[in-house]
Amino acid sequence: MNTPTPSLTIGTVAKRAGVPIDTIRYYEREGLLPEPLRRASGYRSYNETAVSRLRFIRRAKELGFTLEEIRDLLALSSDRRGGVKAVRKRAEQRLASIETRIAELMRIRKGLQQLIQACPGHGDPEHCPILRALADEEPQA
Amino acid sequence: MNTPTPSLTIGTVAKRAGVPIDTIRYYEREGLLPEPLRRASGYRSYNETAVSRLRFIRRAKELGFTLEEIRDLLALSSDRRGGVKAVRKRAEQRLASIETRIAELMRIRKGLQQLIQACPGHGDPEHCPILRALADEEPQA
DNA sequence: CTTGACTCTGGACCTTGATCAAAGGTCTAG
DNA sequence: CTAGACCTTTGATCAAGGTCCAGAGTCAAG
Repeated sequence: MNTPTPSLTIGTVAKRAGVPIDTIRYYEREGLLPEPLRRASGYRSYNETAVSRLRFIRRAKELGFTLEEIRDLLALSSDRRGGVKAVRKRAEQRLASIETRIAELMRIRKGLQQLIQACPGHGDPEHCPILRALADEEPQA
Repeated sequence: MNTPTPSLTIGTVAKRAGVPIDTIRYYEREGLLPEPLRRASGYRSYNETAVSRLRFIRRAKELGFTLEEIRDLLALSSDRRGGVKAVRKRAEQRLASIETRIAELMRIRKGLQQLIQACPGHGDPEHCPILRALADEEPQA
């Protein structure tokens, strides 16, 4: 509550948050970061809050949220009362879409496994089950 | 082996392969389809081979191959001797990367599940575990 | 004061996989 | 012959999430 967080330059913030400088400016343009104070010289002047916020964004990205969703989460997180419920809902939606994606990938994995298992790894491309599977005719419309 | 496959227009090929016309021209530009013969009028003139090839591409995409990889597969598939081995290798690599991605998503899913479970869905954002998890400090470097 | 590192803005450019538009030429059914 | 469907090209545009650059100004160390 004291030590009025010293002013950090964008480069320092970038290092501390583990994010490239250009990305910080990009996030600012995109409304994920508030416009920072400026020094007389025009340099952006940040405090620790900015670093935290960037880390928040980084983590949310790791959880598969899009920037759009993160913008949303950030807005919700400052909405005392009401916000928490919505935040949980977003997380649940995210979870559902991740589960869908996992299922999809598992289906693809199975297809590949079967093909690889059936492929001798040598011989004529005509007889390679991988190529055949890819090339096989479909019932004509 | 006979019936010298009648010349198909791009629109016909598109319908038969289930791919938009623009996409066919795009694939041609990108080297996934050979340049077709042309009629005197300049119209592209295809045969059934093109339809098969487009279906090949479609299937490979469904298996998660990128166009880049597909270009590669197509080249390999016409390399009698040697090709099959390389094709299987590509399929194995694809499988490995899909497995990596599945593992990643499962890790993310677990993280989200834990957060959702811990979140009461109401109250002060200060105490919402989802927001706290996203915002939490990292060990300082 | 000088040097070198840092920052500013604005806008161009990147990747992937298409998708669309404009302006014109061609083909086919009736 | 004509309408309408289909085809041609070039080039722009999209989504997402940045990345990079030039040219100019600023800051901190020595």
